Amino acid sequence: MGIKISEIADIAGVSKTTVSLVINGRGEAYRISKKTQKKILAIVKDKKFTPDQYARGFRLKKTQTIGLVVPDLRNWFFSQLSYEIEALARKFDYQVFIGCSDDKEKTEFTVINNLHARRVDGLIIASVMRKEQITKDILNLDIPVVYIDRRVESENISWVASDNYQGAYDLIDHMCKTGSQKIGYLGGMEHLSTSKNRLRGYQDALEANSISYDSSIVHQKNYTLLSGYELAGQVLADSSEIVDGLFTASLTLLEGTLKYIKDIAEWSPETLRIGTYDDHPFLDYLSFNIPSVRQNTHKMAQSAFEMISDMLAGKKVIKHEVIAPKLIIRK
Amino acid sequence: MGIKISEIADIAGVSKTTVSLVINGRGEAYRISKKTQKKILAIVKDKKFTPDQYARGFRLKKTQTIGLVVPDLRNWFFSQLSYEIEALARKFDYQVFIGCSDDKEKTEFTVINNLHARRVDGLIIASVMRKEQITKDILNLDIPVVYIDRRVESENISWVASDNYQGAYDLIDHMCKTGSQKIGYLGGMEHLSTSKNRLRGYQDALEANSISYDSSIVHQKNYTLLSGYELAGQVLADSSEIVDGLFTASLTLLEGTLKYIKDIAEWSPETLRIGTYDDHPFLDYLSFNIPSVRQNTHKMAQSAFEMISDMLAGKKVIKHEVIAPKLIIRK
DNA sequence: TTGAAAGCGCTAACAT
DNA sequence: ATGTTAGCGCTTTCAA
Repeated sequence: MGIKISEIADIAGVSKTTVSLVINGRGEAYRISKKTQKKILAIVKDKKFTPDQYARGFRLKKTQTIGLVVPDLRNWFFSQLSYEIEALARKFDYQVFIGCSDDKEKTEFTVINNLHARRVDGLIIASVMRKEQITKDILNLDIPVVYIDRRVESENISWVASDNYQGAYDLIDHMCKTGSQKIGYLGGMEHLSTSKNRLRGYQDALEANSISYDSSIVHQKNYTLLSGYELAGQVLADSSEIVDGLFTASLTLLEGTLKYIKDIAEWSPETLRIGTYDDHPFLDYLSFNIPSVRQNTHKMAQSAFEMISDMLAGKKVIKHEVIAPKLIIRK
Repeated sequence: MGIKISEIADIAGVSKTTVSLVINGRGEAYRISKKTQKKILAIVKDKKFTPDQYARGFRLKKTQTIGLVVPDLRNWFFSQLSYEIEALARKFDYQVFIGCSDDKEKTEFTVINNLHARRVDGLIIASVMRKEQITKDILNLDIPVVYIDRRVESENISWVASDNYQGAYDLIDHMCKTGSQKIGYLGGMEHLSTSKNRLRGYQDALEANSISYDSSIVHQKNYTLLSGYELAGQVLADSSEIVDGLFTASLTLLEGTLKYIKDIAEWSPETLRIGTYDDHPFLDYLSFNIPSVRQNTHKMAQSAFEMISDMLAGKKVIKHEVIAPKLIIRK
């Protein structure tokens, strides 16, 4: 490690206290003489002294550190979100610990505990855990927590999520109104708020278009490419003569679906249209048009970071925020 | 914060020392009686005690923490890499601090210093800094550093990178051999090793195919979508009648190029073929075939993590490793 | 077989 | 206007 405050003090011929006060900009408040201040600052500069933030955190019980837990950094949506959050943190002089849960509750729990033991000041979590466990095991961690993307319906939990209901509704409504009669649904884990709301949006949009809901073409598993592959197989093997469209509830599911179609099935954009939740720049250049729902990661990150900042500043308000996504229609 | 070691000691009626020894699995070595050990362990379990890793790190001068600095998490390549590194770190009980540099030297330097002040045990960096500054300002940070992706040619610096020369060579060679005569080059910052080697690969492949190098169709700026847009504009505005192909040196540059073409120019896959460094699943489904060079992020991450693990374990070997990328030809 | 005490680098209450 | 000192939670040397 580098030079420390006591050495600066020795060189300057003053005490640690004086040095500490000066470098923390409280020289004036404590009426340290201009001369002493100058001397100290000069030495600090000369020796390139930076206070050990770790020791400082130890003493202050404030580490200027937040933990960010997401399911999978490889998922475009979460990498966008993580970038935005890290950028904000950087701006406000926080460091961010990143941890992936792979959408496993146990892993998430471990990661959170590890971060907590490293004394993060707060946590932003795109969680896969159930509300009961969160209430029992996470909330009593005595640090601010903001849930992002997947909301946790509770008066005691702050969250920011996109309007998954509306997003799915708009997309399905669009697909129905432009010719699709029978749209298969490929989704992720049922217990997540995102899943529930997207499914509700799907159902209501069907109803609004006088199409009856058919649970046999609704398949849900994980938000992964692998699941997308598998679920696409189920729907297309069982009901390919029935469905004329497919809704994938995430980009990862879309990727799996496309892979399945490419590997196994005969692809025909005329007979099988796909619409997806989440967006990606490359969707603009595909050989077929995929309408998509773009979430506002910038706003989500901003909102989550604001919430946690407020909480870190001592404001104990619980807030819920819903961010509107945008339907992207191509061609 | 939670319960601490002294409280456990009080409850057990023993000293902190004893508790510390037992929970760190050194009860046997110090011949703490089975009875005492059992008692302590029972209390630890009952109270859900986990030692404060932060305080532990303070005392031990070892935080079980590494810093990962990448240009931009939104870039697919770096999000893949980050995921892999975080997964490995998690497996070996390290936490990772993530920091983005936005490919700005000053930002990178700031981020590194912040991480160092938080006492990370080591750093993995996809760096934008020049060798001179690295030698001067980073190496004397007294912690292990491994450079990834962008290598730093020095006997004193460990790095792992993909074989950028070969990757670019293979791609350009393929394009030449399948009809392209005049391939424009869109690249990122010239001073980076990745840029230099990709450009060399491009040049040598041209030469091998008896095509003369024309610097007027070689444009380099940043590895960003924005740059891609701009550079594509330059090449296509100035030399669209000349070039029959385009090489983009990263996925971000490709994205910018596609956007430009979509926004402004007339796109014709027959007259303008594109090949790109980096890969993405969606390239399989575009309306035109883009050959690409897929880097082995898994191996790169693995190798980098092994290097830093070795260094953290006290082995001071400097290693350099080049990982082969793979040319992906479509249709 | 176990305990007392020092100390990691910093801040802040309390002296002077 | 500046210094002394205790203490954050843990590990470890030395003592008993």
